Amino acid sequence: MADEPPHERADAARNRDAILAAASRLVDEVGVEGLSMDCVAHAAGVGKGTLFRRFESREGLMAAVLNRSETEWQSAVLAGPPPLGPGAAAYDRLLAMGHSRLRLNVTHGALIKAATGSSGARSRAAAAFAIMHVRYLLGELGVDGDLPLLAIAILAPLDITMIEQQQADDVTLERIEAAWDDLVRRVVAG
Amino acid sequence: MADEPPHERADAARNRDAILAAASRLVDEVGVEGLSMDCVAHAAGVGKGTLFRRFESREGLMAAVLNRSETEWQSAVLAGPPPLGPGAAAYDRLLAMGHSRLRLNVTHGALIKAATGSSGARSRAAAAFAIMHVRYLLGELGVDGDLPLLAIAILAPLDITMIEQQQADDVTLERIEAAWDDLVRRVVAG
DNA sequence: GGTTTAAACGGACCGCGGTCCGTTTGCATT
DNA sequence: AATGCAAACGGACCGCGGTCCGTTTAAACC
Repeated sequence: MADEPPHERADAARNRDAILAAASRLVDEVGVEGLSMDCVAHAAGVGKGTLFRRFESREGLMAAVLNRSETEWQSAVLAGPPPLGPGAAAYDRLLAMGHSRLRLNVTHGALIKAATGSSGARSRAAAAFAIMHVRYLLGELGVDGDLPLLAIAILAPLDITMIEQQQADDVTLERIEAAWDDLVRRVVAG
Repeated sequence: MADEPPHERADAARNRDAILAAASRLVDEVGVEGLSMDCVAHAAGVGKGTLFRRFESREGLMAAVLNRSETEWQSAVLAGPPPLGPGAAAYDRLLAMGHSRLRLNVTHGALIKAATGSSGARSRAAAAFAIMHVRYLLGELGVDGDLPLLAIAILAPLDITMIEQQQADDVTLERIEAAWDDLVRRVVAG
Protein backbone atom coordinates (compact mmCIF):
# COMPACT_ATOMS: atom_id res chain seq x y z
CA MET A 1 0.00 0.00 0.00
CA ALA A 2 2.72 2.47 1.12
CA ASP A 3 -0.03 5.04 1.74
CA GLU A 4 1.12 7.23 -1.14
CA PRO A 5 4.02 9.23 0.35
CA PRO A 6 3.52 12.42 -1.69
CA HIS A 7 0.78 14.31 0.11
CA GLU A 8 -1.50 16.26 -2.21
CA ARG A 9 -1.57 19.85 -1.15
CA ALA A 10 -4.90 21.30 -0.18
CA ASP A 11 -4.87 24.08 -2.76
CA ALA A 12 -3.95 21.59 -5.46
CA ALA A 13 -6.93 19.39 -4.63
CA ARG A 14 -9.24 22.40 -4.47
CA ASN A 15 -8.03 23.64 -7.83
CA ARG A 16 -8.37 20.24 -9.43
CA ASP A 17 -11.99 20.03 -8.38
CA ALA A 18 -12.64 23.58 -9.52
CA ILE A 19 -11.12 22.86 -12.93
CA LEU A 20 -13.08 19.66 -13.42
CA ALA A 21 -16.31 21.33 -12.38
CA ALA A 22 -15.71 24.27 -14.69
CA ALA A 23 -14.76 22.00 -17.56
CA SER A 24 -17.85 19.82 -17.14
CA ARG A 25 -20.08 22.85 -17.01
CA LEU A 26 -18.50 24.43 -20.07
CA VAL A 27 -18.75 21.21 -22.04
CA ASP A 28 -22.49 21.24 -21.38
CA GLU A 29 -22.78 24.93 -22.18
CA VAL A 30 -20.67 25.49 -25.26
CA GLY A 31 -19.91 21.97 -26.36
CA VAL A 32 -16.60 20.18 -26.64
CA GLU A 33 -15.45 22.00 -29.77
CA GLY A 34 -16.14 25.49 -28.50
CA LEU A 35 -14.18 24.98 -25.32
CA SER A 36 -10.74 26.57 -25.00
CA MET A 37 -8.19 25.89 -22.30
CA ASP A 38 -7.89 29.62 -21.54
CA CYS A 39 -11.62 29.69 -21.06
CA VAL A 40 -11.60 26.76 -18.64
CA ALA A 41 -8.72 28.28 -16.70
CA HIS A 42 -10.51 31.58 -16.35
CA ALA A 43 -13.81 29.96 -15.38
CA ALA A 44 -12.06 27.88 -12.73
CA GLY A 45 -10.22 30.93 -11.43
CA VAL A 46 -6.75 29.47 -11.99
CA GLY A 47 -3.88 30.15 -14.35
CA LYS A 48 -3.33 28.21 -17.50
CA GLY A 49 -0.12 26.72 -16.15
CA THR A 50 -2.02 25.11 -13.29
CA LEU A 51 -4.45 23.59 -15.70
CA PHE A 52 -1.75 21.98 -17.80
CA ARG A 53 0.14 20.93 -14.70
CA ARG A 54 -2.81 18.86 -13.50
CA PHE A 55 -4.06 17.46 -16.80
CA GLU A 56 -1.05 17.64 -19.06
CA SER A 57 -3.04 18.47 -22.20
CA ARG A 58 -6.45 19.24 -23.56
CA GLU A 59 -6.79 15.57 -24.34
CA GLY A 60 -6.03 14.73 -20.71
CA LEU A 61 -8.61 17.18 -19.42
CA MET A 62 -11.26 15.73 -21.71
CA ALA A 63 -10.38 12.25 -20.57
CA ALA A 64 -10.82 13.35 -16.97
CA VAL A 65 -14.21 14.88 -17.74
CA LEU A 66 -15.23 11.74 -19.58
CA ASN A 67 -13.96 9.55 -16.81
CA ARG A 68 -16.96 9.91 -14.54
CA SER A 69 -19.51 8.53 -17.01
CA GLU A 70 -17.02 5.95 -18.14
CA THR A 71 -16.55 4.49 -14.65
CA GLU A 72 -20.30 4.65 -14.21
CA TRP A 73 -20.66 2.46 -17.25
CA GLN A 74 -18.00 0.10 -16.05
CA SER A 75 -19.70 -0.45 -12.74
CA ALA A 76 -23.00 -0.99 -14.54
CA VAL A 77 -21.30 -3.71 -16.54
CA LEU A 78 -19.60 -5.25 -13.55
CA ALA A 79 -22.31 -4.99 -10.95
CA GLY A 80 -25.43 -3.46 -12.47
CA PRO A 81 -28.74 -5.17 -13.23
CA PRO A 82 -28.88 -7.80 -15.98
CA PRO A 83 -28.70 -8.24 -18.87
CA LEU A 84 -25.83 -5.75 -18.88
CA GLY A 85 -24.62 -6.75 -15.43
CA PRO A 86 -24.12 -10.26 -14.09
CA GLY A 87 -27.05 -12.63 -13.82
CA ALA A 88 -28.01 -13.04 -17.46
CA ALA A 89 -26.68 -15.54 -19.96
CA ALA A 90 -23.30 -14.62 -21.39
CA TYR A 91 -24.67 -14.20 -24.90
CA ASP A 92 -27.35 -11.81 -23.71
CA ARG A 93 -24.81 -9.90 -21.70
CA LEU A 94 -22.62 -9.58 -24.76
CA LEU A 95 -25.45 -8.19 -26.85
CA ALA A 96 -26.52 -5.83 -24.08
CA MET A 97 -22.96 -4.63 -23.72
CA GLY A 98 -22.67 -3.84 -27.41
CA HIS A 99 -25.94 -1.94 -27.51
CA SER A 100 -25.05 0.01 -24.40
CA ARG A 101 -21.58 0.79 -25.67
CA LEU A 102 -22.96 1.90 -29.02
CA ARG A 103 -25.35 4.38 -27.42
CA LEU A 104 -22.66 5.65 -25.12
CA ASN A 105 -20.25 6.18 -28.00
CA VAL A 106 -22.91 8.11 -29.88
CA THR A 107 -23.93 10.39 -27.02
CA HIS A 108 -20.38 11.09 -25.89
CA GLY A 109 -18.88 11.00 -29.35
CA ALA A 110 -17.39 14.48 -29.34
CA LEU A 111 -15.92 14.02 -25.89
CA ILE A 112 -14.47 10.64 -26.74
CA LYS A 113 -12.85 11.96 -29.89
CA ALA A 114 -11.43 14.92 -27.98
CA ALA A 115 -10.04 12.54 -25.36
CA THR A 116 -8.51 10.27 -28.00
CA GLY A 117 -5.98 12.59 -29.58
CA SER A 118 -2.87 11.70 -31.50
CA SER A 119 -1.21 9.78 -28.69
CA GLY A 120 -4.40 8.04 -27.67
CA ALA A 121 -2.69 6.71 -24.56
CA ARG A 122 -5.23 8.59 -22.49
CA SER A 123 -8.28 6.53 -23.28
CA ARG A 124 -6.48 3.26 -23.82
CA ALA A 125 -7.47 2.19 -20.32
CA ALA A 126 -11.15 2.67 -21.04
CA ALA A 127 -10.89 0.55 -24.18
CA ALA A 128 -8.96 -2.09 -22.29
CA PHE A 129 -11.83 -2.58 -19.90
CA ALA A 130 -14.33 -3.28 -22.65
CA ILE A 131 -11.89 -5.59 -24.38
CA MET A 132 -11.30 -7.53 -21.19
CA HIS A 133 -15.00 -7.86 -20.59
CA VAL A 134 -15.76 -9.11 -24.09
CA ARG A 135 -12.87 -11.49 -23.83
CA TYR A 136 -14.30 -12.87 -20.63
CA LEU A 137 -17.77 -13.31 -22.13
CA LEU A 138 -16.34 -15.02 -25.20
CA GLY A 139 -14.56 -17.42 -22.88
CA GLU A 140 -17.81 -18.13 -21.05
CA LEU A 141 -19.44 -18.87 -24.37
CA GLY A 142 -16.82 -21.47 -25.20
CA VAL A 143 -15.46 -19.55 -28.16
CA ASP A 144 -11.93 -20.58 -28.99
CA GLY A 145 -9.24 -18.71 -30.86
CA ASP A 146 -7.28 -15.55 -30.10
CA LEU A 147 -9.85 -14.13 -27.71
CA PRO A 148 -8.24 -10.75 -26.99
CA LEU A 149 -7.96 -9.94 -30.66
CA LEU A 150 -11.36 -11.36 -31.39
CA ALA A 151 -12.70 -9.06 -28.69
CA ILE A 152 -11.07 -6.07 -30.38
CA ALA A 153 -12.57 -7.10 -33.69
CA ILE A 154 -16.02 -7.26 -32.12
CA LEU A 155 -15.66 -3.85 -30.50
CA ALA A 156 -14.03 -2.08 -33.44
CA PRO A 157 -17.23 -1.50 -35.46
CA LEU A 158 -18.75 0.24 -32.44
CA ASP A 159 -16.01 2.85 -32.38
CA ILE A 160 -17.27 6.39 -32.77
CA THR A 161 -15.33 6.98 -35.99
CA MET A 162 -16.94 3.93 -37.58
CA ILE A 163 -20.37 4.95 -36.37
CA GLU A 164 -19.97 8.46 -37.80
CA GLN A 165 -18.84 7.00 -41.08
CA GLN A 166 -22.05 5.03 -41.27
CA GLN A 167 -24.24 7.86 -40.07
CA ALA A 168 -22.86 9.97 -42.91
CA ASP A 169 -24.60 7.48 -45.19
CA ASP A 170 -27.88 7.82 -43.27
CA VAL A 171 -27.64 4.42 -41.67
CA THR A 172 -29.88 4.26 -38.62
CA LEU A 173 -28.71 3.14 -35.21
CA GLU A 174 -31.19 0.29 -35.31
CA ARG A 175 -29.66 -1.03 -38.48
CA ILE A 176 -26.16 -0.72 -37.06
CA GLU A 177 -27.30 -2.58 -33.99
CA ALA A 178 -28.88 -5.36 -36.00
CA ALA A 179 -25.80 -5.78 -38.16
CA TRP A 180 -23.62 -5.90 -35.06
CA ASP A 181 -25.84 -8.58 -33.52
CA ASP A 182 -25.38 -10.57 -36.69
CA LEU A 183 -21.63 -10.15 -36.50
CA VAL A 184 -21.58 -11.39 -32.92
CA ARG A 185 -23.70 -14.37 -33.84
CA ARG A 186 -21.27 -15.35 -36.59
CA VAL A 187 -18.23 -14.94 -34.39
CA VAL A 188 -19.69 -16.90 -31.51
CA ALA A 189 -20.99 -19.64 -33.82
CA GLY A 190 -17.39 -20.16 -34.90
CA MET B 1 -19.48 16.18 -69.79
CA ALA B 2 -19.85 19.98 -70.11
CA ASP B 3 -16.04 20.22 -70.50
CA GLU B 4 -15.67 21.91 -67.13
CA PRO B 5 -16.48 25.58 -67.85
CA PRO B 6 -14.13 27.09 -65.23
CA HIS B 7 -10.68 27.14 -66.81
CA GLU B 8 -7.88 26.49 -64.36
CA ARG B 9 -5.39 29.28 -64.60
CA ALA B 10 -1.84 28.33 -65.53
CA ASP B 11 -0.24 29.79 -62.40
CA ALA B 12 -2.79 28.00 -60.23
CA ALA B 13 -1.92 24.65 -61.75
CA ARG B 14 1.79 25.32 -61.46
CA ASN B 15 1.43 26.30 -57.82
CA ARG B 16 -0.65 23.25 -57.00
CA ASP B 17 2.01 20.97 -58.39
CA ALA B 18 4.74 22.85 -56.56
CA ILE B 19 2.85 22.60 -53.27
CA LEU B 20 2.20 18.88 -53.64
CA ALA B 21 5.81 18.22 -54.57
CA ALA B 22 7.10 20.25 -51.64
CA ALA B 23 4.68 18.60 -49.24
CA SER B 24 5.60 15.09 -50.38
CA ARG B 25 9.28 15.86 -50.05
CA LEU B 26 8.89 17.39 -46.61
CA VAL B 27 6.83 14.45 -45.39
CA ASP B 28 9.71 12.19 -46.33
CA GLU B 29 12.27 14.52 -44.78
CA VAL B 30 10.81 15.63 -41.48
CA GLY B 31 7.82 13.33 -41.10
CA VAL B 32 4.15 14.15 -40.96
CA GLU B 33 4.21 15.54 -37.44
CA GLY B 34 7.12 17.90 -37.97
CA LEU B 35 5.57 19.51 -41.01
CA SER B 36 4.04 22.96 -40.71
CA MET B 37 1.90 24.71 -43.26
CA ASP B 38 4.16 27.79 -43.19
CA CYS B 39 7.05 25.51 -43.95
CA VAL B 40 5.31 23.90 -46.92
CA ALA B 41 4.27 27.30 -48.25
CA HIS B 42 7.80 28.62 -48.03
CA ALA B 43 9.30 25.48 -49.59
CA ALA B 44 6.84 25.68 -52.46
CA GLY B 45 7.54 29.39 -52.94
CA VAL B 46 3.93 30.46 -52.41
CA GLY B 47 2.03 32.34 -49.75
CA LYS B 48 0.10 30.59 -47.03
CA GLY B 49 -3.19 31.89 -48.38
CA THR B 50 -2.57 30.11 -51.68
CA LEU B 51 -1.91 26.88 -49.87
CA PHE B 52 -5.16 27.02 -47.96
CA ARG B 53 -7.01 28.15 -51.06
CA ARG B 54 -6.06 24.97 -52.89
CA PHE B 55 -6.28 22.43 -50.09
CA GLU B 56 -8.61 24.03 -47.58
CA SER B 57 -6.81 22.68 -44.52
CA ARG B 58 -3.85 20.72 -43.31
CA GLU B 59 -6.05 17.67 -43.37
CA GLY B 60 -6.88 18.32 -47.01
CA LEU B 61 -3.25 18.69 -47.96
CA MET B 62 -2.38 15.43 -46.25
CA ALA B 63 -5.22 13.70 -48.02
CA ALA B 64 -3.89 14.98 -51.33
CA VAL B 65 -0.40 13.72 -50.53
CA LEU B 66 -1.82 10.38 -49.48
CA ASN B 67 -3.98 10.18 -52.55
CA ARG B 68 -1.30 8.95 -54.91
CA SER B 69 -0.47 5.76 -53.00
CA GLU B 70 -4.13 5.27 -52.22
CA THR B 71 -5.16 5.24 -55.87
CA GLU B 72 -2.20 3.00 -56.59
CA TRP B 73 -3.58 0.51 -54.09
CA GLN B 74 -7.04 0.79 -55.55
CA SER B 75 -5.85 -0.04 -59.03
CA ALA B 76 -3.85 -2.96 -57.65
CA VAL B 77 -7.07 -4.25 -56.13
CA LEU B 78 -9.14 -3.64 -59.24
CA ALA B 79 -6.70 -4.68 -61.93
CA GLY B 80 -3.47 -5.93 -60.39
CA PRO B 81 -2.13 -9.49 -60.25
CA PRO B 82 -3.96 -12.07 -58.13
CA PRO B 83 -4.62 -12.88 -55.39
CA LEU B 84 -5.16 -9.18 -54.64
CA GLY B 85 -6.43 -8.42 -58.11
CA PRO B 86 -9.01 -10.36 -60.11
CA GLY B 87 -8.31 -13.94 -61.11
CA ALA B 88 -8.15 -15.62 -57.71
CA ALA B 89 -10.97 -17.12 -55.69
CA ALA B 90 -13.06 -14.54 -53.83
CA TYR B 91 -12.02 -15.86 -50.44
CA ASP B 92 -8.32 -15.60 -51.30
CA ARG B 93 -8.85 -12.12 -52.67
CA LEU B 94 -10.54 -11.13 -49.45
CA LEU B 95 -7.66 -12.38 -47.33
CA ALA B 96 -5.10 -10.79 -49.63
CA MET B 97 -6.97 -7.52 -49.45
CA GLY B 98 -6.97 -7.52 -45.68
CA HIS B 99 -3.29 -8.28 -45.43
CA SER B 100 -2.43 -5.64 -47.98
CA ARG B 101 -4.64 -3.08 -46.30
CA LEU B 102 -3.15 -3.87 -42.93
CA ARG B 103 0.39 -3.29 -44.16
CA LEU B 104 -0.63 -0.10 -45.93
CA ASN B 105 -2.33 1.23 -42.83
CA VAL B 106 0.79 0.53 -40.80
CA THR B 107 3.27 2.11 -43.19
CA HIS B 108 1.13 5.17 -43.87
CA GLY B 109 -0.34 5.39 -40.40
CA ALA B 110 0.83 8.88 -39.57
CA LEU B 111 -0.31 10.24 -42.92
CA ILE B 112 -3.68 8.54 -42.68
CA LYS B 113 -4.29 9.88 -39.21
CA ALA B 114 -3.28 13.37 -40.33
CA ALA B 115 -5.67 13.12 -43.26
CA THR B 116 -8.51 11.88 -41.07
CA GLY B 117 -9.03 14.89 -38.85
CA SER B 118 -12.10 15.87 -36.90
CA SER B 119 -14.40 16.12 -39.90
CA GLY B 120 -13.04 12.99 -41.52
CA ALA B 121 -14.96 13.80 -44.68
CA ARG B 122 -11.64 13.96 -46.50
CA SER B 123 -10.75 10.30 -46.38
CA ARG B 124 -14.29 8.98 -46.42
CA ALA B 125 -13.95 8.29 -50.12
CA ALA B 126 -10.92 6.07 -49.61
CA ALA B 127 -12.73 4.05 -46.96
CA ALA B 128 -15.77 3.77 -49.21
CA PHE B 129 -13.74 2.04 -51.88
CA ALA B 130 -12.53 -0.67 -49.53
CA ILE B 131 -16.01 -1.14 -48.14
CA MET B 132 -17.45 -1.50 -51.61
CA HIS B 133 -14.82 -4.04 -52.57
CA VAL B 134 -15.36 -6.18 -49.47
CA ARG B 135 -19.07 -5.98 -49.99
CA TYR B 136 -18.64 -7.24 -53.51
CA LEU B 137 -16.42 -10.12 -52.41
CA LEU B 138 -18.86 -11.09 -49.67
CA GLY B 139 -21.58 -11.19 -52.28
CA GLU B 140 -19.45 -13.45 -54.49
CA LEU B 141 -18.95 -15.76 -51.51
CA GLY B 142 -22.69 -16.11 -51.06
CA VAL B 143 -22.71 -14.43 -47.67
CA ASP B 144 -26.10 -13.07 -46.80
CA GLY B 145 -27.06 -10.36 -44.38
CA ASP B 146 -26.43 -6.61 -44.29
CA LEU B 147 -23.39 -6.75 -46.53
CA PRO B 148 -22.34 -3.07 -46.41
CA LEU B 149 -22.32 -3.07 -42.63
CA LEU B 150 -20.71 -6.49 -42.47
CA ALA B 151 -18.00 -5.11 -44.74
CA ILE B 152 -17.42 -2.23 -42.34
CA ALA B 153 -17.22 -4.65 -39.44
CA ILE B 154 -14.59 -6.68 -41.27
CA LEU B 155 -12.52 -3.61 -42.11
CA ALA B 156 -12.82 -1.88 -38.75
CA PRO B 157 -10.19 -3.97 -36.92
CA LEU B 158 -7.66 -3.06 -39.63
CA ASP B 159 -8.04 0.64 -38.91
CA ILE B 160 -4.81 2.32 -37.90
CA THR B 161 -6.16 3.34 -34.49
CA MET B 162 -7.05 -0.27 -33.69
CA ILE B 163 -3.69 -1.50 -34.92
CA GLU B 164 -1.84 1.00 -32.78
CA GLN B 165 -3.88 0.00 -29.79
CA GLN B 166 -2.77 -3.58 -30.28
CA GLN B 167 0.83 -2.69 -31.02
CA ALA B 168 0.93 -0.84 -27.69
CA ASP B 169 0.45 -4.26 -26.13
CA ASP B 170 3.29 -5.74 -28.20
CA VAL B 171 1.02 -7.74 -30.45
CA THR B 172 2.85 -8.67 -33.63
CA LEU B 173 1.52 -8.01 -37.10
CA GLU B 174 1.52 -11.74 -37.79
CA ARG B 175 -0.76 -12.37 -34.85
CA ILE B 176 -3.07 -9.55 -35.90
CA GLU B 177 -3.18 -11.00 -39.38
CA ALA B 178 -3.96 -14.49 -38.11
CA ALA B 179 -6.73 -13.23 -35.85
CA TRP B 180 -8.20 -11.27 -38.73
CA ASP B 181 -8.15 -14.32 -40.97
CA ASP B 182 -10.05 -16.16 -38.26
CA LEU B 183 -12.58 -13.35 -38.05
CA VAL B 184 -13.14 -13.47 -41.79
CA ARG B 185 -13.57 -17.23 -41.69
CA ARG B 186 -16.25 -16.94 -39.03
CA VAL B 187 -18.11 -14.19 -40.85
CA VAL B 188 -18.06 -15.97 -44.18
CA ALA B 189 -19.03 -19.30 -42.61
CA GLY B 190 -22.20 -17.58 -41.43
C1' DG C 1 5.61 31.81 15.77
C1' DG C 2 9.57 31.59 12.68
C1' DT C 3 12.21 29.23 9.17
C1' DT C 4 12.83 26.38 5.28
C1' DT C 5 11.85 23.98 1.16
C1' DA C 6 9.63 21.69 -2.28
C1' DA C 7 5.56 22.07 -4.53
C1' DA C 8 2.03 24.68 -6.80
C1' DC C 9 0.93 28.79 -9.09
C1' DG C 10 -0.05 32.08 -13.12
C1' DG C 11 0.53 34.64 -17.00
C1' DA C 12 3.84 36.14 -20.58
C1' DC C 13 5.36 33.88 -24.39
C1' DC C 14 5.84 30.69 -28.67
C1' DG C 15 4.63 28.27 -32.96
C1' DC C 16 0.87 26.51 -35.31
C1' DG C 17 -3.46 26.15 -38.15
C1' DG C 18 -6.58 29.05 -40.29
C1' DT C 19 -8.74 33.65 -42.03
C1' DC C 20 -9.01 38.15 -44.33
C1' DC C 21 -8.43 41.51 -47.49
C1' DG C 22 -5.77 44.68 -50.30
C1' DT C 23 -2.84 43.67 -54.37
C1' DT C 24 -1.36 41.34 -58.45
C1' DT C 25 -1.95 38.68 -62.59
C1' DG C 26 -3.58 35.56 -66.19
C1' DC C 27 -6.61 35.72 -69.86
C1' DA C 28 -10.48 37.13 -72.89
C1' DT C 29 -12.24 40.77 -75.69
C1' DT C 30 -11.73 44.69 -78.68
C1' DA D 1 -1.47 46.88 -77.72
C1' DA D 2 -4.84 48.48 -74.54
C1' DT D 3 -8.58 47.43 -71.39
C1' DG D 4 -11.46 45.03 -67.96
C1' DC D 5 -12.23 41.76 -64.59
C1' DA D 6 -12.58 37.58 -62.23
C1' DA D 7 -9.45 34.72 -60.19
C1' DA D 8 -5.36 33.86 -57.76
C1' DC D 9 -2.05 35.62 -54.70
C1' DG D 10 0.49 36.50 -50.16
C1' DG D 11 1.42 37.94 -45.78
C1' DA D 12 -0.40 40.40 -41.69
C1' DC D 13 -3.34 38.92 -38.37
C1' DC D 14 -6.10 35.97 -34.85
C1' DG D 15 -7.11 32.47 -31.30
C1' DC D 16 -5.59 28.25 -29.78
C1' DG D 17 -2.80 24.54 -27.38
C1' DG D 18 1.27 24.17 -24.94
C1' DT D 19 5.72 25.75 -22.41
C1' DC D 20 8.67 28.32 -19.20
C1' DC D 21 10.15 30.50 -15.34
C1' DG D 22 9.99 33.90 -11.70
C1' DT D 23 6.80 34.19 -7.71
C1' DT D 24 3.85 32.53 -4.07
C1' DT D 25 2.38 29.35 -0.58
C1' DA D 26 1.13 25.07 2.04
C1' DA D 27 2.93 22.47 5.38
C1' DA D 28 6.80 19.99 7.94
C1' DC D 29 10.28 20.95 11.38
C1' DC D 30 12.37 23.56 15.11
